Amino acid sequence: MSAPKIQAIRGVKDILPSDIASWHILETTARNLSETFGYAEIKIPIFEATELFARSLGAATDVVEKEMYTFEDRDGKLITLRPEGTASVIRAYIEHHLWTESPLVKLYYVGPMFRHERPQAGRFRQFHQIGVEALGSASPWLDVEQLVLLNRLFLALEIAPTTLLLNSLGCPLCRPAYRDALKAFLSQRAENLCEACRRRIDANPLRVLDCKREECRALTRDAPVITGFLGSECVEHFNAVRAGLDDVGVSYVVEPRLVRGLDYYTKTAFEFTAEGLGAQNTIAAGGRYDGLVEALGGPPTPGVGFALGIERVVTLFKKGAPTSPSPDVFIATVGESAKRRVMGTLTALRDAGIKVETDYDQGSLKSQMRRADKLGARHTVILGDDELAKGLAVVRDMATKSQTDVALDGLVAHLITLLAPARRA
RNA sequence: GCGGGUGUAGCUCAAGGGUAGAGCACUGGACUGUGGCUCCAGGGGUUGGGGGUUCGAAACCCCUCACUCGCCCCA
Repeated sequence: MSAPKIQAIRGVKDILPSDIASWHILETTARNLSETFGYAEIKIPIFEATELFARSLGAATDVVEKEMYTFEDRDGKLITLRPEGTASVIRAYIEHHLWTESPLVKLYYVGPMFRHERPQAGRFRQFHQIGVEALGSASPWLDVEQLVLLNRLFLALEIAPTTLLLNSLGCPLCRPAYRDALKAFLSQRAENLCEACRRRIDANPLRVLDCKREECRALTRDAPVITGFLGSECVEHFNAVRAGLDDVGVSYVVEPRLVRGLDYYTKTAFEFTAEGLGAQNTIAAGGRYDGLVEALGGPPTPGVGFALGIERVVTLFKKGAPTSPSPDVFIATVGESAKRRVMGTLTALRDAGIKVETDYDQGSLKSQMRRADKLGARHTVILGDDELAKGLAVVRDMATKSQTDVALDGLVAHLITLLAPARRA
């Protein structure tokens, strides 16, 4: 009776049937849209060699330093539960020489990710992402295309309002100069920055711009901005993305402080945010990563991609979707011989594609009727000893309350014709 | 890893030292084999766990666990 209860691991959630409809709507909408935009699904492994993530995300990244679920395999090799999907997609791209199939490869994936963080609103240790990646083209049109895809997804789901934040992080050619300038600026004001930011000056100066403390924000208000340091190629790219968005009519806010947490991003960086999610208000984020494929051992290949947090988007669904499917027919039974007959009848109806339920424990007829009503059954078949003796069953229309006697032999056929009009609709 | 908040019935929550309650849900009855509405009744709790204070603790104190929100960081 009182065996120790086992709970789900911290930060890991069950997605119960009452929530599943929103998940389905989001997933199917995203899949359809992705395919309309020319992206094909790829299924990537849940775990990979630890090395893959260390190299792709950046060894000094928080994710790699302290958030990965890493364990030793039986042969001693280090394995990590994937904290994100891009690394795997690129690994697969390289491993299967996907560039030989087409100069441009457009992929999407759906599935769980794992990060050992402290859970809070909108943040879990196992969470789910839908990710999209385009490999093989440096065209800003792809950046635009993916932003349009996200924009259309949120429109279709009626998630409003969302804000698109856009920035350019430059490339290995122009970023160092900016980094130095920013460092110099911050160092002069170090004593007035918060403790965390003082540490960041050397470790990751861009992050200081992201600090939420008012004092830090005030101090960095006129800090040098990346856009002032971009080389001509990066400027052109950034302008092209903005022009593309303008052409399509997708609005955005240029946010020079927008910084991505993972090292591999270049040029375009973006983030969609929404209200009503608590502190974690980013619902999708991504950008360009032109050096990543090469860094992982592939041919020099530009790429763009984003990931969307399913849990976060799902919580924005205000519309209550129907939870469990209502049966077409409910079978109520009275008496022993009727009870013995149920399984056969259930099976015959199900073979005909009719959704049937029954009360397996055969409560009182009243409670069975109540259950039929609660489940939303359109018809209830009453199988009682009295009817069986006469070779009949009673079919009750739950809405009109009208009942008809039906011969047992013809019961399935009768129900099929009864339900036919609705199934066509 | 660091802070704040909360743990009472399946769910949402009352009771702020003196007999653990309500609503919803569930089961049964009124209606002996017929759903929704109404009314009545019933089942269900070591008040997260452990220790302490007290004649007496759900309540006060300590520890612990869980959940939750936030920081760091991220989807």
